This record gives sequence, C-alpha cells and structure tokens, in this order.
Amino acid sequence: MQYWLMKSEPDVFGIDDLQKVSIEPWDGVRNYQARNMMRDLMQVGDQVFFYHSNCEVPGIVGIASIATKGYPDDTACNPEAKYFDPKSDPQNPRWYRVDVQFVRKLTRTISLHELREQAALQDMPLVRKGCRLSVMPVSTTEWQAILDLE
DNA sequence: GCCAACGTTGGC
DNA sequence: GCCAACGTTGGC
Repeated sequence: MQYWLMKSEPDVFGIDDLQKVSIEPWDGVRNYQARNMMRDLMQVGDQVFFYHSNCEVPGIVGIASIATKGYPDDTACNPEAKYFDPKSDPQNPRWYRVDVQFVRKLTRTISLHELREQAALQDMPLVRKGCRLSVMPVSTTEWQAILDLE
C-alpha cells in the first residue's frame, strides 16, 4: 500500500465536504505529474492525507483513501466544465482522476508551518518553497511521523 | 529546441 | 491582494 497527499482549497472543496458526500471523483487535475500518479500508481485502498491549501491555516486536516484506480476525467471533454481542455480527445484521454473516500478528520490541523519544523519531513515536496504539485507521494516514514504529531 | 510571455498556484 | 515560483505555450 502506498501513501499520498492531495491538496484542496477548503473554500472550494474541503474535508467537511468530503465527509458529507463520502466519495468524490477527484477531477479537474490538469498537471502531468499528478495525472501520471493518478493514472499509473494509485491503487484502491491507498491512504491519503487531505491537505487544505490557499486558506488561513494551510495544513493536513484529514485522511482519505483511494476508492478507484485511475480512470479518464471526462470533464476535460465537456465544454461546459470548468476544466474543459479542448485538446483532450475522448478516444485518447489526456486527463485522469480517481475517486477519493472519506476516512476521518484529524483531531486537529497539522499546519504547514509545523510540518516544516520536522527534521523527518525535509524531503517532502510539500515543504519546499513554491511547491505547486497538488498530488504527491508520501513515504511510510513520513506518514508515520506526521501521524505522530496528531 | 530555446526562451519570453503568460497563466496559475498558494503562502503570506 | 501581493508576488515568487513554476508549468505551459507559442514564436522564431
């Protein structure tokens, strides 16, 4: 089993929204690195840290799991959709998504500030300045180190 | 294939 | 709201 971290803006779709709907298709990702991870690497049952970005206290707020393997993100082919991509061909889909399932909220937010202070987390892309990757792998030791902070 | 222009992300 | 970082686009 693999571990991941996925970012979302709480004003758009936060951990409380995920709790309400239980399962959410993670569509609209238009970044090739993130696409490759969703399409090729994610497996059902993988665990995910749910991260709130672009908000008052950015940080990890909950845990989710991967509910489906990667499958084509057909919102890319819908001209009405927010993340429509005219270059995406339904016969040869450019973008992929997975379904994400709510597991639990953390007892508290583990802020980005606090994550940056941890020596064990210095290699995480997340703590690098200017990291814009919205989906990233988390190692087993990083996963445990973060849970130990809860 | 280079690189300037542009758009987006996301912390602050 | 500002702006640094970074990915993408497109002219050449």
